[in-house]
Amino acid sequence: MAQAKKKEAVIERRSGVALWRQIADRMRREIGEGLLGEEGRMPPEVALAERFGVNRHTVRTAIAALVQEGVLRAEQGRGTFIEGRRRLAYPIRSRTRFSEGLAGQSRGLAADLLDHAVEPASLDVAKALCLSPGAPVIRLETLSHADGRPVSRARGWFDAERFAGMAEIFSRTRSITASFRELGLADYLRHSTTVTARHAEAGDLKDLQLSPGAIVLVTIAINVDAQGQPVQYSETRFAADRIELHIPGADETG
Amino acid sequence: MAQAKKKEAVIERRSGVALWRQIADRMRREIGEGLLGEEGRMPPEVALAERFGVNRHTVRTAIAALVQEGVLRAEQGRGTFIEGRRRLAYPIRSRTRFSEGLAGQSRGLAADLLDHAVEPASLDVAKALCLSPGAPVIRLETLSHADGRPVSRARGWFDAERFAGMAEIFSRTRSITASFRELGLADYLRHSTTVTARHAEAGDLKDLQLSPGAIVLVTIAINVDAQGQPVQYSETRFAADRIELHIPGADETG
DNA sequence: CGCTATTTGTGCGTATGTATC
DNA sequence: CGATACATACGCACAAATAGC
Repeated sequence: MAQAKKKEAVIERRSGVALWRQIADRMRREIGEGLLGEEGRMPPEVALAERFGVNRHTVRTAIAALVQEGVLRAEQGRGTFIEGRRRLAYPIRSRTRFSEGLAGQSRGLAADLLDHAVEPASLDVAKALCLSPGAPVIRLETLSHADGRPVSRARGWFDAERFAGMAEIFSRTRSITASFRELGLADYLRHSTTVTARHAEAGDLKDLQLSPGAIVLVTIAINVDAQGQPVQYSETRFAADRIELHIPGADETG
Repeated sequence: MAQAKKKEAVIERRSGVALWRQIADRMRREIGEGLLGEEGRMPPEVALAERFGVNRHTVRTAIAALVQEGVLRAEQGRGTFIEGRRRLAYPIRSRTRFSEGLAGQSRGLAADLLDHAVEPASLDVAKALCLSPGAPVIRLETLSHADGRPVSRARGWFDAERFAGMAEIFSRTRSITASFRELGLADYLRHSTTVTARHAEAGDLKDLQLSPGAIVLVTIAINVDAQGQPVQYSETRFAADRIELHIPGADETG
């Protein structure tokens, strides 16, 4: 295989995605994996342009997008530097707790209550919580930050009868675990987790401060009490470029 | 009954992503979630164009992309119909086995060996397998199908000394579990799994028959033998629109 | 059979965005 | 910065296939 000056065939034309956006997406990923940028310094624009087989203007457009995102910082006359931080590892285990899981990896953990309502349970929610369809459930919409950046957007449902006042308590405690405790539930376990990935929707783009085309990791989780009774059904969207999910085996379950 | 419906502001212009691609991505997702298409039949093109606030041509371009992907099927004079199948659930548990996990959900499970080599272990691989950096390891590149569609592309590393002949045996057995057994390893356990998501790269786009902009779920896994000694380090890319990962809790571990 | 309504397929002109030089 | 080429998106018109009356 002769590789004299083989351009990397990773950037596709006529794909419906502008070259600058493909390059921006790729650079964001490689920066996140530590493959691009030595000691926080990006290669010069002409080198990047040659590598991707595009004009320097196109690379500049991609860099401008990443500067806008906060991934890069360009300094005239000096170069372009990486601003981004590492990806946080979110552990999924039997006792999955948001702040415990990220504690030690980041500072400034916080969860904000964006919205809440009492509504009749949909088929999915009713099935997950073992309630009758239409039974009243509390829905909490929350946004979580770590290191000052939004990392996840969650929608959780709770039995309105058993956990009356959940929204008010959560807005004060800012913690599901603490809210459960106030409501008399000392402990709960993760029953199951389903993971998918998709493009972020408009609302999540805004809340999670993502750019169009960004990816969210979606977890659908059911938590149960010590008797195995479901207490929470939730859908959480994680910014895929800021979070990775970690599933420990039986031997390293903490 | 042309009722002036409110345009959904989900399609963004000047975002660097073509309208037809945004529409295709959104339709693919809604079809997967059952939100679009009643009884396998899509709304007519003019209705979709009105809903997304674009020209009918633009919707047609999006539909053409999904037809190319195998998600839709268009019949002149009749309509456009959904071809897609449900998303398969891939369980991640202590004894994670590819074919066992998908058995019962799909037919025609098969794994092809695309490439293999013996190479010196990189830092990551050496660390994961508890070997010295540069120690010889076997690398297997595999592609797995279910229901006649490619679902995952994996890269696995094995200690070349302990598992000599792995590539030849795998190309015959087409199963990691069976290959391990032939090499004297009767059982192995999943030590840890890390899940991320990103845009598919050019090679995966081709192998997994995806369209540009498609998403892959990436799992980084370590398997260990009964003594806790690592036997396999692997990176698997799953087509995110065909697979979801399922992590059972302690009570439903199978 | 023809007629009509519906729906997908095609052609063409034009304006704008993207990328190169 | 302008000139050029191509992709994208729109608007309109019409052809082709299907289905129901």
